[in-house]
Amino acid sequence: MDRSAGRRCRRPSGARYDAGSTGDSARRDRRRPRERPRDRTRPDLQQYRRRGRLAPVVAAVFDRERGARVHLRGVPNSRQTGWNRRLSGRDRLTAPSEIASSGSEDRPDDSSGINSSSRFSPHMDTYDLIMRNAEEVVTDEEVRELAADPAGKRAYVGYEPSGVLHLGHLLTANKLIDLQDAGMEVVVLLADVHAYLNGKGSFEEIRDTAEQMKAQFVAYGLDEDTTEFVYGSEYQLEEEYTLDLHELELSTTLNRAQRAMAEIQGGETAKVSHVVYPLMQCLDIEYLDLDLAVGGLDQRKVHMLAREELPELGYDVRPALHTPIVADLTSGEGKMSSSEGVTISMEDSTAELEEKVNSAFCPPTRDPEGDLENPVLELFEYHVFPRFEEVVVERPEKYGGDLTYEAYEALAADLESGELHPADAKGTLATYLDELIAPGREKLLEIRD
RNA sequence: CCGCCCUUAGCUCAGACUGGUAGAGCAGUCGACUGUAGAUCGACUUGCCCCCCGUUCAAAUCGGGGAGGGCGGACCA
Repeated sequence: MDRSAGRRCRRPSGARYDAGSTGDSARRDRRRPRERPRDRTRPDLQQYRRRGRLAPVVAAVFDRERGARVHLRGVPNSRQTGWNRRLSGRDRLTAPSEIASSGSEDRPDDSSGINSSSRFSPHMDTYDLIMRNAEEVVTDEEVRELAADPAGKRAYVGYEPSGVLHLGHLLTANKLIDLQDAGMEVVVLLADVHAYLNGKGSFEEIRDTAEQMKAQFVAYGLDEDTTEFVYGSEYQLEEEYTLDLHELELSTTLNRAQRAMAEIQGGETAKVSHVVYPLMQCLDIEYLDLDLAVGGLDQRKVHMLAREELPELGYDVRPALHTPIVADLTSGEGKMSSSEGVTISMEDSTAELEEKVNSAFCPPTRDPEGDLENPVLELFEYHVFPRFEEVVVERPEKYGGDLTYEAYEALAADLESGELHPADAKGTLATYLDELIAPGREKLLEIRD
């Protein structure tokens, strides 16, 4: 499905960025010396300022006066000089002793301000929160290490820009929100170059859809202040990146790269761009200075490739976290994707959403026969319960009156036992999904005016 | 550069030799049955037959040209 075609937004590109920039506007005009060291790895600070966006955190220091951890933002130099990654985001310039001396309740993730609207139960510990609804993690030990000291650690998901978010996007977005709640920094890569390589249109078109996508993510609940949105083109066209890319090309077989390409155009034979694509994904993990790569299970092969190849270039291996792929709504099999089958997206009206949920495959079991899944339960588990404290099933007296659930397990068990009828489950699912979708839907309408 | 194969319904393909303006399976839609969906049963829909030119009363079908896709050869050796 060609989402980018025929959708053109009249706004001059870039205009949005000026709107919400925070205090940088005064500095933005000040001209910096034209010549810069040629060996920069990362996008230069100027670029971030020009776009009114926060630069990556390069260090976190403990500010005694405020009694809090403070993130220093900036742009690291190349990995040979200046900041190296050991000194940047991941590293604790905050000595544990300093934190301890600042007062017992002053936990680092509280003071970072990220955690203000926590949506997870206070009993859940960081590791459990990170692992919630994760299908797989590579490796568990590495993730436990992250969980032990999540503050300032950086996680990302890369999205190929599409005009409309659907539940597949939101699944990983939920995980990002979890990670923010756990105290990590979250980077959303708006992978415009990848989209281009995948034939999604001109850079201009892709840029437009990327902006729409970003707006919808923010509407959905990724806080704009604590989430770093990065366009791939901001750094993926730089010389050093390109040279690293070529080095990867040199050491990766066609076969391997092709198998790592998750976004396959069904049945079509791969273009050269399609094998470059996953290699760039590998490099992104390094160049965005990440500590954790997040993606759907379909990203598994890329992440494994990255783990194998990054050390060859002299970079660290990062852990990966994979969310499940939700089954197709109508059949309960395979995966629900935007290109095939029924998908719920932010484009859906309440009525459309209800109709889709209503026609979903939903046997009164949590474990249907064969390889099938129960997509209705999956949506409750992956989309509803992570974002709502409790779920109320409104039921006529005739069928036993309302039911209230605080956890997915209880709801699934009731469906299994027959206490909860699938039709009632669907009704409430539609209601809650609609609530999740609503802000994004409004944003979309606003954008398209 | 040369050669071979492919292009028909949303998908996978039959039909071409022996011209008479299209078929199957799957998918989809609508009913029936279930307090959901599925399964099952019943009904229904779907087409620039890749494009252009020619032959013919008549072309998806034959001839010529072209486009797109796949594969191989050659060059490198």
